[in-house]
Amino acid sequence: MTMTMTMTRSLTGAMAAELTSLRDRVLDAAVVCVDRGGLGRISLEDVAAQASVARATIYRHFPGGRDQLIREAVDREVGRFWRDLAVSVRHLDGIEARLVAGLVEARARLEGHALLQRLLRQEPGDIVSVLAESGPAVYEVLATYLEDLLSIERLRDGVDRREAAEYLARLVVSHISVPGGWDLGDEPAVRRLVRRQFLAGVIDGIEPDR
Amino acid sequence: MTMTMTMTRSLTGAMAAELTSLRDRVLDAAVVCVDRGGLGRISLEDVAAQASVARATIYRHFPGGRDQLIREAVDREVGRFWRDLAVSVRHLDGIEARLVAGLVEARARLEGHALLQRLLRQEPGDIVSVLAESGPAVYEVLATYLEDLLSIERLRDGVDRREAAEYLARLVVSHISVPGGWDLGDEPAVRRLVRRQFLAGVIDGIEPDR
Amino acid sequence: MTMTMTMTRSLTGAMAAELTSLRDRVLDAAVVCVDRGGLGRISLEDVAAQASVARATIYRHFPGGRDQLIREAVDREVGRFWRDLAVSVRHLDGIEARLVAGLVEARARLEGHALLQRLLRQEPGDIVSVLAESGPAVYEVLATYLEDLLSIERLRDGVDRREAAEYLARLVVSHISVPGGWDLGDEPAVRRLVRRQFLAGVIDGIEPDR
Amino acid sequence: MTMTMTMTRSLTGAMAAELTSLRDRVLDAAVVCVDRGGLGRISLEDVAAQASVARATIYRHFPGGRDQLIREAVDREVGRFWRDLAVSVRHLDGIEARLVAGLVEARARLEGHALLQRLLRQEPGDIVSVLAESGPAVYEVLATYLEDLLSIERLRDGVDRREAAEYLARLVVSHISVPGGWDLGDEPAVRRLVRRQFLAGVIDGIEPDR
DNA sequence: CACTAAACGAGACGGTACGTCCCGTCTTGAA
DNA sequence: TTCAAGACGGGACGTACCGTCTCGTTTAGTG
Repeated sequence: MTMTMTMTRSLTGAMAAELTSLRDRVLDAAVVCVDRGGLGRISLEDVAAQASVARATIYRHFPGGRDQLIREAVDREVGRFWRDLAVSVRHLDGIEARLVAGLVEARARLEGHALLQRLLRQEPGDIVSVLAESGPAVYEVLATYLEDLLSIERLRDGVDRREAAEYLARLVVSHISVPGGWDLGDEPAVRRLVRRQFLAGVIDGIEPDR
Repeated sequence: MTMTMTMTRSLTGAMAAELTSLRDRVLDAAVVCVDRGGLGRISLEDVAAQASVARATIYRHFPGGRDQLIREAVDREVGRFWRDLAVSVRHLDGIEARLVAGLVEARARLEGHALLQRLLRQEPGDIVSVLAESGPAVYEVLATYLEDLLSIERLRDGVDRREAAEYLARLVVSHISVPGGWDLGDEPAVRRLVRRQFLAGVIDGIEPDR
Repeated sequence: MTMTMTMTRSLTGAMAAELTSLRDRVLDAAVVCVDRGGLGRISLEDVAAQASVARATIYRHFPGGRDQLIREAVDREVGRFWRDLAVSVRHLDGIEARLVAGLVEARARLEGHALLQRLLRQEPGDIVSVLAESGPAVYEVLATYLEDLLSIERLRDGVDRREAAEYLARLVVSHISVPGGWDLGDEPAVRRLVRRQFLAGVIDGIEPDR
Repeated sequence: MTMTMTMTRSLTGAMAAELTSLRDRVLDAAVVCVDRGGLGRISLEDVAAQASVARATIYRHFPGGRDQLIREAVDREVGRFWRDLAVSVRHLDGIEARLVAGLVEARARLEGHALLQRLLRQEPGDIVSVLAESGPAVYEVLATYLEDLLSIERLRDGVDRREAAEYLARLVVSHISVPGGWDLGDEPAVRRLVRRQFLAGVIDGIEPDR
């Protein structure tokens, strides 16, 4: 009884505003603002307005102020980026398939994602800082992920799995950050890239075809 | 007479200041300020004071204001970094030697350089943005440089020189930016890294020893 | 029984706090805060803390908020000042004696009272506003008090008692607020002042000696 | 030539804004704001808007901020009040005439002056603080002024001129601040007041008529 | 005697204003 | 002309309180 009432009431009370925590609302607003103003030109005034929140409230949840807010917003967004990427290739078998699909998908998302798109255009190089944020951290997670994938592959003689995983992580981040001469929208091309540069020296049996 | 006076006066009046162009003085001051305050916390007020220049003067030379000043300062500093690096390995023969020495040297410079050191510590990820700044640009220059080096090496069958150069450029930037598991101060280790990851698939005759 | 329990409990629960009503506790706290921060710099936050009371509670007792609280605190304190003054001269006979003693005493209290002392020092002129607060009100009470005293004195011909009382009230307030050239600590001097300026034109037989 | 151009230009450039110094414009604006919002409820935001000035500019001219601004505005206004009062009775001969006219005029001005009017209504007692502001200072100036006036009058035996001047100053300030039972608009009444209370004990030959 | 009603502590929130810092523009005067 | 010096409008920052509100707990009063 009491439980029911409590639940009902709390659900009712939350309704419009509180289904998503105030903290998240602010972070979302920050992302929106970065989206339309660039990374450096973010103003707490705007974020507060966007989140329909008093500016003071932001400081209550992010005592570090502007810096903390931006950092957390970026962290969360970057985390989401990689997490979503992992999910979107989960159904594929084998590291080759996942790398190929991952690169294609990553590029597509970057180009679709208005926010990151703007970072790319306005602050060249910041995209790197954003994706590779907290540098080692992303590499660490990514490398561990790849190491897992490698554990079910037959590696060439003398190849250390962890080392290979780190090697692949570098190439992945690099290509996602800066496409360079490769068209990451062209899957066959990406497959060639992955086989020749990423895996030829790592996986047994993959030859740098042609 | 007039010439003498002029020279004397300009030398006197300029002393430590005017030998180097006012524009450079400002850029130097900007670097100094970044050095002690971090990248985001730079103030034209401080830069002007540091350069012994009126703030208005900065706007005459950098009409784009703060943004332009920072961008140019970073550009110049990054350019210097790579240029100096190239110089420091010029006496070595062969791409392997240059890559090894270059990586070691780059890391040493980064750790020695107070400015970049601070960037590394304070704004993780910004170092990437700084070194790889104007993303494609650095890659372009670096890849072209490496392509030249490759032109005097014997490549494996089927390896495209340009593609290989870009591949190497990615690995170079990545390792300089984020050392990861490799100790770039340990030259033998770096040599193993270069031979195994960088060159084994590219240069004929280099085997991924062990 | 019940009474005993109640008393015991209330005495225990209240201890140092609840013997005096919560309302008074808040007013006391306000005075303490004014005492150490000046009149304008008072914060409900501090008052609440000082009174060991939640800020919301203050609004329950003083719906007018900050303004009402300050007003009431000042009113109470000013009322006390005059009341205590009246008490302290009650044992004296005759208006002359009471005026003299009252002036001396008033000055001494002002200089002793840490609170009003601070007002005097920090906000010159506010002391006036505090003592003569609600202007007419104090004059009214004071004049009526003095009129009573005059009713047992022999007035000069043609002197209206009420008018004389108001006249004296003005001089009293003025001298207490701003001592000016008179040392209100020197009783003989104050006596001369009272006889010459206050009473010579009012009471029959008092001559402006010397 | 040059002078003419300079003058012309400076006059042109000043035109609307600079004929009156920016500092004064801010003080004027402050007075206007006090006029419509009460003394305590003044906001630099409003003052700045009223003066068509950036808020930062106020801090440049009044580094003490809000407090200094208010203090200076009040000081200036109070100074003006007394100065204007002195001017308006300058043509009259004799202390009696000036006191009578001064009291009448002062009251009229207070009631006419929207600013002070509001102080009277909203913050009873603050009018005292405003007029008698910096307490001793006003008394000092006023007493000295009155002492001058007394120097051409025949004083009663034993009356000290300075003391009498201070005595009169007290009565003047008191009556202007708090009219009490006297209608300061009724000149004959004011004349009786002045003769009976102010001057009967001071000037030779003035009897407390009736 | 439990049960309700009120008072209270605690604290989140929207909001206003503060005082500060810095930007970008402009003016002035000296070299 | 170029520059130093500096005033100004403006925008945003981080802080401090205010006044309102909602919780959950304690305290009293009452059926």
